[in-house]
Amino acid sequence: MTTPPRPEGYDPRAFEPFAVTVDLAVLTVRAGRLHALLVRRGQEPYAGAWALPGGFVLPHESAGTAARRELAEETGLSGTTVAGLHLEQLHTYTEPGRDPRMRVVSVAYTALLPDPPEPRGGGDAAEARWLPHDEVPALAFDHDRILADARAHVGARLEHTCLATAFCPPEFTLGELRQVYETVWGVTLDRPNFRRKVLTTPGFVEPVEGPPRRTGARGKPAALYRAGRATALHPPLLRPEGRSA
Amino acid sequence: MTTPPRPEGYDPRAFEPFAVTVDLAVLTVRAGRLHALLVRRGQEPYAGAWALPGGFVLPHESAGTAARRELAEETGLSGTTVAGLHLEQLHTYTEPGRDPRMRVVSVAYTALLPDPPEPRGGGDAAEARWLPHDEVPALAFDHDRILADARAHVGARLEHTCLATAFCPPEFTLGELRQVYETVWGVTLDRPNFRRKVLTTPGFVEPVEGPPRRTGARGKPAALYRAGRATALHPPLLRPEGRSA
DNA sequence: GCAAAAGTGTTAGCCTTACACCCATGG
DNA sequence: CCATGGGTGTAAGGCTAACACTTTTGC
Repeated sequence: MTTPPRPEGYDPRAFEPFAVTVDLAVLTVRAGRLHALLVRRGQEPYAGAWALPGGFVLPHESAGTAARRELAEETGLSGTTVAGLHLEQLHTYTEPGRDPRMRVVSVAYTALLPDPPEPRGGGDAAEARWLPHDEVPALAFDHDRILADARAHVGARLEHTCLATAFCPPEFTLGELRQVYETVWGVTLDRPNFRRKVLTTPGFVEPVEGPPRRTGARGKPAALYRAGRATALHPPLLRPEGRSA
Repeated sequence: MTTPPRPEGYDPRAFEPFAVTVDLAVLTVRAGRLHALLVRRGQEPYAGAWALPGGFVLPHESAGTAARRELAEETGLSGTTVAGLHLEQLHTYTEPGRDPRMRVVSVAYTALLPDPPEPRGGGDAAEARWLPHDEVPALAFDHDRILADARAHVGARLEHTCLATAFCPPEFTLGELRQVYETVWGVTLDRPNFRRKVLTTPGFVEPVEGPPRRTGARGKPAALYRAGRATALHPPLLRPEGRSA
């Protein structure tokens, strides 16, 4: 904002006010499929329809704070889960008419989680569930578009950032990390090449000291790694046949 | 937004309303230096201080529409100039207290222009000017941060998109395009390699048919190009020693 | 033993980098 | 004729892509 170009007799309370909300596209990788966290609406409009979790920003809150609060309220995810998740502002949706009730501007966030416990409904959400990304029905409001934008955004950021570790538990194998890429991008990657790329990128991952090893299912046990301190990837890890941002 | 979690007795008009504004980080390359379009505030708070152009979103507008309107009002740039510029949503700033008067949520945009005419003040802006990026004084509100974010964002997007052509006139030489990169990144690029990279990227630029040639200053006349239809760059054009997003 | 996944090695090819060199123009 | 920028060529090196092969586990 700059100089308040108050139109004739402008008074903040005279206009129909803007409501400011947050919407969350919460994504996880579970069983090799990308899942989104959705809630079933308990009220009109769109009562009974699936929607992204979210809600109003309160007067004292920043949008980021509101995002974490709403997520905890509506999905019953634990405080530590919500406190630790990776939140990233995605886009702000401002079209008049996107909410039939009133003028609503929504700040959308993407959030990434390692495979988490089943959520439960709460707050105004009648129900909360993980749905496989390719089985998501039509959503309320413009949430279809927000979810699509979120998926595209995450896919693009996997190329240039260490974001993928946000989908993994604190200690993970390179196979798990690779599966994040494969799931989000919908491709298969060459295991040896992926391994080299990740290990030669300083700060992407760091080995867990005590050489304990963990088994995925069957097959050779894999070494464990933690997320490193790096945040950007140079050079990037481009997806095959890639298109990006 | 999702289920409206109306706190007890919630009524949109009962809360102190949120104001929604847009702020614009308008950048151009002029004389080999990155410039930002700034306005001098005519009113309190921060009267007399430099700030980004911007203003309130009106009830019937989307934020993008408001951005173009405010830019035309405050800087006197022509309608065609404003209509044609490349606008990109950057980030939304929501911290309580970022405006001392009231709760203001601001949707920030970056806009890129080819070297344009000098703007004039208008609307609520006492004065509008291009300032070299490294001579920008402390700005009103949190506009310093917005401008810094915009510069970082543009620099990163030059690597992966055809955004650089937005800084160029409809027909331009490869030297002009290269200068955009060099100016924004603050590096010098190898001319032959830059040329090859641009020309071998399908859809980045296309040659202007009639082999007219234009002289920059002295030196051999250069061939002219138009922006192509491509929007993404694959593979990317990474900045040397690069760091990015 | 066989399937599955981890881990190591190797090679060909692409792309970038660095730099040499010629061309066209203005002073 | 020289400085300046456009345009072409080329060789070295880094990185990726593709694939062969060994290791270690569960069944």
